[in-house]
Amino acid sequence: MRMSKLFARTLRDDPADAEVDSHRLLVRGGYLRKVASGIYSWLPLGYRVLRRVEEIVREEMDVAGGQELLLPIVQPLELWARTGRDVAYGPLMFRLEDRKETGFCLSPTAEEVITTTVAADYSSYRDLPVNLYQINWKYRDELRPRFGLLRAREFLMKDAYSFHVDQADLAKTYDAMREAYAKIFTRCGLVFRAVKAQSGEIGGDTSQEFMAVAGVGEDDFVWCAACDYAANVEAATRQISDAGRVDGAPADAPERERVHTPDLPGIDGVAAHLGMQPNELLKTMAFDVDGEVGLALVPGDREVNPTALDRAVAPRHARLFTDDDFAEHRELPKGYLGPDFTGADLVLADPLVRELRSWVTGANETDYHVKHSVLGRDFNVGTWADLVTVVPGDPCPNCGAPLKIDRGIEVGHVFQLGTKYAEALDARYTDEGGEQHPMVMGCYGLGLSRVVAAVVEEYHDDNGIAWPAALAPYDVHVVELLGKGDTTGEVTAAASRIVGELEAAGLSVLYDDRDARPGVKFADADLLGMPVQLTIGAKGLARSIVERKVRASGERDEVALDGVVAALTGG
RNA sequence: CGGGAUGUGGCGCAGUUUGGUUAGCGCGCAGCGUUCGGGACGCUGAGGCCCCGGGUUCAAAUCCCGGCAUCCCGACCA
Repeated sequence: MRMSKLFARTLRDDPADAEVDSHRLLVRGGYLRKVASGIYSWLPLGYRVLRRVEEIVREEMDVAGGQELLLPIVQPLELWARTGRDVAYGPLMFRLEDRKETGFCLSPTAEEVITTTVAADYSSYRDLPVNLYQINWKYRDELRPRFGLLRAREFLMKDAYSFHVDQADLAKTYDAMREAYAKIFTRCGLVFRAVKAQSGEIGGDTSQEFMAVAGVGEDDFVWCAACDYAANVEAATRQISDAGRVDGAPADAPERERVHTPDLPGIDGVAAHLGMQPNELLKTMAFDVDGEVGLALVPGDREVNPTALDRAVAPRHARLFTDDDFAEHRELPKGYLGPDFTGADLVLADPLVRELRSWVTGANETDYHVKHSVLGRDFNVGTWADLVTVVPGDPCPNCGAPLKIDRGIEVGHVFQLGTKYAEALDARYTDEGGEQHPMVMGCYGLGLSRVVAAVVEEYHDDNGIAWPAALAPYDVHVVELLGKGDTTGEVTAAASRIVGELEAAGLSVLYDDRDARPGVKFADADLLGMPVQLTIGAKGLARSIVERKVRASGERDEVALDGVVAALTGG
């Protein structure tokens, strides 16, 4: 491809609205242009990268037994109503109406469509399993689109769905898909971890996220350096030890003492006021359990993990009080709640609450706290449960080693769905004995456009992008240097010949034939980031060589003019 | 949804506080010339509903009101 013809204009300045490196460099390099918030045009260079990711995904999905199909982006809302997800997704869905005012949405995912599609044609155990996937645009009207491709409202996703007779059969495909994901991300050059996850809107039991490790990621995940434990911070647990446990009320505990703490509804403020540490205060969080009021107790320096709280009350559902809830429950003094609040229907506490003999707690009265509250004497706990959000240094639930926390970009997510969708949408099969059962499903998402951004986050430097060979839009960037040294057209002739030879050898070549000064060409070559740059100029030709630079390492060497193809094809 | 900010040629910005001729600068773009191995220089030129709508005024990019868009922060931790 001749750069003089390529539809790509590089920008000298950073775009003002690009906050992260991937967004900034993809726009500067002419890979991407914004059309609206969270919506982008993929220019020729960018689209080539996206297609390369697509090909890798397609290859590995096919190896894993997937069959590619294409589902509609515009989907009837009525179908979503059958699973209740029109409500569950709420304003996250782009909605539209046709001329008859029938409701539709732009597909944020496709469980409903695929499940009804499979159910329409398959009804026997002999048909199963089947594993179907598509690579298609998805639409989510995010609360806050940001970071360019990392949280976009339109994004390219590979979504796969598998259907099985039972859980055991699902597990096989699930494992095969996990392996395929690992291969895909490895081929794309990403440093990633597979972490345990909560399933969120999709629903279901077991799920794992694939996180590309990156500082700009929006998700925290916990991992253990000593074993293979890794989990999304919401799903993470820790080893509960009985070390430091105090049972019953100590005989020598001082009496409770009420203290005035005006206008100090926060832990830190109260601790500072009393000259104590936050972990000497007991945090009492109100929550709703199907209409009942619960209290969750954790040390003042820890936070309640809403997901852990929800697990603790299963099969019921817990939701921490919001300001609105406090407004409805005037009897609960926000900021001054204590563990002995009489209006609570249940009291849960994290085992860490057993580790201190005496606590500062809220006095259940605005502007007052209480010192020397003792477990077993002044308050009691109904249920002990893991409630706190894991922090670095907590013991690994598998091996007890100190856990670490990192940030990541969620590039993939695999789920074992069970029969939720099959039941709601009537996807049943008949077994050998003539009995009917709902199909057991798995689903597997992978964000291709997000992979592109994650790769750029990992592969760039001050000068621009440095694509891994597997994703680069072109294999080689040929820079021809014109100027007064090239009065005879010798450089152009040599460059065109080399480009032709490289292309004949199967390499894709970006050929900078523009009438521009060398500095401009070098800067653009670094910005665009092809893995190998070949510089062809009069100086080199005089010695029958061209200059090679490896973009990622900056390494340079010289290649004999008649050995260029051999040098670049390793032959 | 709450808070903050911004909206001026393709890109990055100044001008707005204190209203006043033809609205500026850098990059980019076009032409000519000199240059030519890490973002050259000179001359000439094209390109602007100053986000949109209403209002105030003799006069609005500038003041007022209302929209829209974009970006950032936050959106339960008591």
